[in-house]
Order: sequence, then C-alpha cells, then structure tokens
Amino acid sequence: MTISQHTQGIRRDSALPYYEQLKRLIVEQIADGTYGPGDLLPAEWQFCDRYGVSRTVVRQALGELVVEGQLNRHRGKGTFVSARPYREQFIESTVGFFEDLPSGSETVRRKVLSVQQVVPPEAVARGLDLAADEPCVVVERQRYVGTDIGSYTKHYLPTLLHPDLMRAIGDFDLERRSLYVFLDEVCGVQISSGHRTLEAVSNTPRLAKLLGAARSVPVLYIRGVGRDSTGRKVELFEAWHRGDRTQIDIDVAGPTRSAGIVDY
Amino acid sequence: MTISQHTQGIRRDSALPYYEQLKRLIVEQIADGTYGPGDLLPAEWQFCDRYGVSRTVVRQALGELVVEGQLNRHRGKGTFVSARPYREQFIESTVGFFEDLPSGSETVRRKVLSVQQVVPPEAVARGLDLAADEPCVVVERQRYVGTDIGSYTKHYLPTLLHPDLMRAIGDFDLERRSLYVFLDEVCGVQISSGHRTLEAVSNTPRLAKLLGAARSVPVLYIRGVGRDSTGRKVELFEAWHRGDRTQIDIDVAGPTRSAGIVDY
DNA sequence: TAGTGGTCTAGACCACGAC
DNA sequence: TCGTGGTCTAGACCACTAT
Repeated sequence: MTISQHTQGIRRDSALPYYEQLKRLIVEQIADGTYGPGDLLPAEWQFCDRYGVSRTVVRQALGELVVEGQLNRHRGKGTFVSARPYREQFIESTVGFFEDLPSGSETVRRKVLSVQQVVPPEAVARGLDLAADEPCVVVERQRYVGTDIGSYTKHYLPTLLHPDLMRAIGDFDLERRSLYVFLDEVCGVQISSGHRTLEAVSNTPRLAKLLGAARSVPVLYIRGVGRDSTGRKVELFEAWHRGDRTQIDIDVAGPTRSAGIVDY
Repeated sequence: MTISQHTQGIRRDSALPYYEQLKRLIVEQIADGTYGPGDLLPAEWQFCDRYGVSRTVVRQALGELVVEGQLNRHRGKGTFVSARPYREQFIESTVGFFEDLPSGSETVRRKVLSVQQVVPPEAVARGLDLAADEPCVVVERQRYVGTDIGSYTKHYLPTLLHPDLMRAIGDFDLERRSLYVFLDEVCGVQISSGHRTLEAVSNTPRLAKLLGAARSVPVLYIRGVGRDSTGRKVELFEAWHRGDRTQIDIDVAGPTRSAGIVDY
C-alpha cells in the first residue's frame, strides 16, 4: 500500500502511537476552528483513507476524545464536536473553581486584612492535627476579581512550617501571589491533596460588609484542609464567597470518584 | 470452532454485547470475592480461551473497567483488581455528599412530582449532546431525609437510553430506589464520570415552597451531567438543596486535582 | 527468555438514522 | 435504501517486566 503524504499526517516513525497522533491532529483542528462546536466530523472510513490507518486506530482516537468530552457520537448519524469548546474545558481542569472572570482577563488580587500569630481555637488545632498550644499564623484576606470583592478568607498555617513564619509572610507579596506559591517557594511545601466542605449559608451584616455586597446576596461557605505529599496537614481555611460571583466546577473523574455523586 | 460451556458464560443470543456480558461477569466475581483487591486477573488470552471470544472483546471489557476504576493494568505484569474494594467505592460514591443524616439512620425517600416526555429546551439538548428535537424524559422530585425535604430536583434522561423509557420509569419504584439504580438495572448504564457546577443562590417563593422551608433559608443550586464509561452523556440534572440541611464534602485526590483547588 | 499488555491490520456483519 | 457508528474476528508485531 502506498502512503499518501499530507501537510499534517501521521508519522510512521514517530514514537507516538498512530491513534495518539490522530487525537492530537483532531484536537488541533478543533482548537484552530477547522471544526467548530456542534460540527459533524468526517466519517470513520474517511479518517482511515485520509491518514492511511485502520479503523481500529481511528476508533481508538475518537473513543478517547469522546471519553475526554471533546466529541460525541451517534449511531447512524455521525461524530460531532462537543458544544463546549476545548479551551473552556482546559480552564475547568486547571482552575476548577472560579469567581466570574468577567472578560476573561480580569486580574485576581488579594487584600491582606491581618496577619497574626495565635494559639488557634481548639477546633482548628484538632483540624490541623496540632498539639494543644501549638501556635498558628492566621491570615485574613479579601480576594478581588477586577474591582469587586469575590470572597473573604481566613487561613491557618502551623508555625512549624517555617523557622520564622511571621517574618516570611511579611516578606512575601501575598496580594499578588497566591498562598500556595508562598507555601511552595518559601516553605517547600506542595499541597497535593485535601478536603473541602461546602455549604450555602445566610448572609449577615458583618459578612455583607466584608464581601462588599448587599444583605440579599447569598453566601457560599467553604472549609478546607490541605495536605502535603506525605499526608501531613499543612493548612486549614475558611472562605466566604459571594454567591452571585462564585461558581464551583467539579469534574468527577472516572476512577477517582472523589466527589459529587449523590444517589438522587 | 467449538464453544465451551460454562456455568457462567457469554450468551451468543443475548441482546447485550459480549464485552458488556464479560464486564458484568468480572464485576460479579470481584463482588463475590472470587477476585479480591490487588489480585492479579487472568491474562487476556485466558479470557479469550475461557469465554470463546476475541481479544478485542476482552480488551474492551477490561478497558471500560479500568476507566471505571475497578481494574488497573500494567504492561508486562498483568491486570489487577483495584486496591479499593468494590463495596467501598459504592459507599463513597453515594456519600461524598449528604443532607444532614441526623442520627445516621434516617431514611432517604423521594417524592415524584411529575414524569413527562418533552423536547428539552435548547440548553439542555446542548448539555446532553442531543440532536434538536430529540426527546427527553423529565423527572421532578423532592428528596426527603427523615420527614423534611432536603432538595428539589429535575432530571433529564434521553429517551435513547431505553426503547420505552416512560413506561420503564413508571414501572420502577423511584421513591425508594435511586435514579442511578434505575439507570443501571433497567437501562444497563453506569455513570462513571461527570461534572458538577455549584452555586449559592437566592431563595424565591416558589423554591421555598418546593423545599418546604422559610424564605430566609439559603439555597444551594447544583447542575450536573453524568457520563457512562464510554463518555456518552446519559443524564443532566438541576438540584436545589436546602442550605440549612445540605453539606457537600469533596476529597481532592492527589494527582487528579479534579476540583476545589483555588489559588487563594 | 517467556509472558504480559499495547498497538495495529483488514476484513466482516449488524442496528440505527436519514431519505 | 444507504451511510453511519457498534461490535467482532483472527491474526500480527512490539515494548515492558520478571526470572
């Protein structure tokens, strides 16, 4: 069989399997607009012809893209590009959680309200698996998206993380850089797992003020802990988000099944 | 070729595809302890021999079980039952999210408000990757924990899932058994991944009534889609939960980072 | 070296959807 | 009726793991 040449074809000498190369070609063509959301893709046999591969290869490529949510197939009709475009999906998987980024380019800023060293309330100490009287640093901040407040947060960090945690935090630009960057770069700690609890709660005068919102705005309350790769708890936080500006996206991945399945 | 007989074999005359039958056989054997967590499964060619099917069939069955998290494969070593046993996975998938189960033994009940076949709004059709005019069945329910309403839900199921979905739903005890049991047992569909979006929203007179709660009670709104192991979208839902009775727990697993990481 | 899963070929027949 | 994806066969060669 002769192998036809195309500007973008499948390389027989590549280390990548054919189906993987084909996947990337298709993803590229979705990204560059060759195929738009909702468009009908060529039939499977056309991919076979065009790229000189067997139907197995084409089906594996398309099948994985279906599992990844990029495509959907209907017997007797064809294979279609999913309504939701690729880029949006990318945002989801890396952010997973966002406060209405109005024009997509709005900057996230944070205002530090206070940084204090305290002996935490007993509930916090227990939540962080700390010995009694073990001190923590509490950071209170407001998080802005654009010019509006999105949330008010309270983070507890064990002083164990750093020989002089108070000073280290003071030296760090927490307004422009995330707390997780601080933990990583300054304390050498990477959050690799954790737990979150979410609730819708009533607004209060104090919260309304901290969130720069009317009393009528609903509030989303989140408590969480983060663990490093050894499983040690390294942060505990509480966050109150403006309901009208916050939306949480959760991908319930196949095998992990980590959250969000209710037995409705 | 002669076809060997086994007490539990693959029926050539079944409506179910061979790989689906094989999947169920394997799941059964995991459930009944024939294969325990961490156990090495027979090699692919052994499944081919034992059940008289081609390797394609075996690989599709095993592949979907890997996507569903039941198995994991390692080139050169073999196919293993996932460390997390089946039952636990079931529990996790149903808990993860709960409406205050006061004494831990309160019963979950559901009241079906309506079941209708409709051509869904365009947004729902797009959300489910359905062709325009493709009908859906809409199920509206209230979910009770004990004697109080916990949530009001609206589920959309494509009629494609079953030759007579309306009748099948009518014949099923949706008040005592979950919709996911219905999808599994009646439609042969297992939800293996999905997506959720959560928001705190304002209460309204209509919602307050549907939730049996005062206007002052905050409301948690959840939209979601579920996919089967091939990635096909099989359900879409909207749920409004009483904020004072609902709490969502999310485990953010190590590498997946599927949800809940904000760059505070 | 032997056994495993990973990839691939070149066919086949079927069920479903659109016409 | 025809084109689509869904399922299936019976091979093949390769890369990786264990011994």
